[in-house]
Amino acid sequence: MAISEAEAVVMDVLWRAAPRTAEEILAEVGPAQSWQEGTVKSLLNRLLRKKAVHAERDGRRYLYTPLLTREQYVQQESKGLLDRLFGGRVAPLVAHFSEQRKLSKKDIAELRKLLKELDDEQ
Amino acid sequence: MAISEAEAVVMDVLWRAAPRTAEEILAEVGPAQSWQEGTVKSLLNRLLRKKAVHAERDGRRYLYTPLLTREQYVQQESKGLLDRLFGGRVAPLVAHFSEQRKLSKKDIAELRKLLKELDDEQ
DNA sequence: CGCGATAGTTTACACGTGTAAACATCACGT
DNA sequence: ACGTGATGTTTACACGTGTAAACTATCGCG
Repeated sequence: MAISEAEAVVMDVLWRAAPRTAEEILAEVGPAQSWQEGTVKSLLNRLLRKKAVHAERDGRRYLYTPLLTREQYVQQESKGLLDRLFGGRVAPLVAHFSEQRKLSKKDIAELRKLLKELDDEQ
Repeated sequence: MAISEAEAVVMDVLWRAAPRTAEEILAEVGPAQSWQEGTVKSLLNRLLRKKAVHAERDGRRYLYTPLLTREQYVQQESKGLLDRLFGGRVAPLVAHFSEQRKLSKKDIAELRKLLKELDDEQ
């Protein structure tokens, strides 16, 4: 089953560095999210059930490691959106942002570079 | 409140042509989705509560018109994804698809054209 | 004028999600 | 050996969602 938004926040911590204990995760995410301890633990358990993380005992606690990679997650999420809204193609999406004037100079520069590179590797 | 995926399917019908009756919507979407009549009616009611569509009486039935535009919806959805996964910037998203080899020749051609146009309008 | 077809409104129900509190377990220090 | 603090596990609960069935109102036909 797909992982939810709150669950993804926990995954994000693990993607930045793993393995981690529940306590460390709470410390990193609690303040910003104003989550209580129980919340993080619930989310970790759901992620375990979904096989998105692995837990290895370390004395009295567990060390959590991501099984689902960030790449996989990003892939699923963005493909979903692309398919639902842009017929599965990237150009229309970029066009959309372009029309909305949501392309920064930096974006444009990077896109140019990207296309150039695609060119070079023929 | 945000509209859900099933609700978006109904909106899609209305975005293609409006106003429409519940019956017409069912006819267009029922087969593909294998939805029953009640399902479409529930979704329409939720969309009404969310002020995403407007209903105008026409004899014994209603004609439904979208209030939320497709542009607005696409904007919300794609901005959400972009912010959550790519730091709110477009180039990293395109880079992601590029790495995954998900850019078709057509995509690349269109992106080139797009950048060129951005150039032209200085 | 009453009945059936037609359209809309209300209610239902299981499941996921956000958010935790309550409960269980167990290693340590006294 | 026992209480206490640290951890993890179970249970809870309201709300949204997918999916409809049940109910209600109404118009036109016989």
